[in-house]
Amino acid sequence: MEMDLKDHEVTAEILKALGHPVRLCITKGLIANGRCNVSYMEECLEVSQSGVSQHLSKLKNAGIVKGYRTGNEIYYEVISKPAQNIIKALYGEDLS
Amino acid sequence: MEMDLKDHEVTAEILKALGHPVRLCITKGLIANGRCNVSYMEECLEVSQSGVSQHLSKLKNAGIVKGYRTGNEIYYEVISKPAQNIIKALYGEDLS
DNA sequence: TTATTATATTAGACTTTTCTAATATGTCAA
DNA sequence: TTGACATATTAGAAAAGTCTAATATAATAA
Repeated sequence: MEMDLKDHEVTAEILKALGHPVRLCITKGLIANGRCNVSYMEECLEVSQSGVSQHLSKLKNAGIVKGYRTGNEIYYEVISKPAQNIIKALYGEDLS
Repeated sequence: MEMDLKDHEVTAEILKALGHPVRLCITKGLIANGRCNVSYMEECLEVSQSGVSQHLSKLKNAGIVKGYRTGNEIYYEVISKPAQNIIKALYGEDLS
């Protein structure tokens, strides 16, 4: 049995961030498609603009995604290797 | 972007269950060592008996672990393939 | 400048999670 | 049976998460 709880805090943070249907969906979608802007996620997921934005904020805080602005929209992409590994472990390499 | 949020609920449930340092630690330890009883987890993790038991209960509800009694102690083991895949994706095959 | 579009942030109500302390259950040994 | 040990369950307080609605910011277009 592993002893040092602190070692697991960062990883648990990633898992917790992915542990919500909307955030899992966003993260999987981003890995499958490379990148995406917020309004598109909004439409696809049928979640409010504010909701999507708040979920993205959690993913950002967990170091999972990063956004960059193009014109007046912001595109997000997944930057966390552990998060990518988790998604692949769950859904396989081909994220249809 | 994936569209059906409902499809992700079960998986998100697993991720959420693993998304706590104590539960991640327990799950990783169980996969590394095969199985373990509750008092041993208690000692190693320095978490209260009640605490360990409540965390185990969440892991059980998420379908991640299962316990079986031997005498008056209960041994737990990981029974969820997705959970095993996640742990391996995070820590590799050799969980020292 | 003003208006419009895209996104973020805040506020507040509500729900869920987490922790500690106490109590309950189940098994074994004397 | 009683007592000891291992584990589970309950209760309640505090903290964190989630949702909706409203407001704020940033970029662009007219």
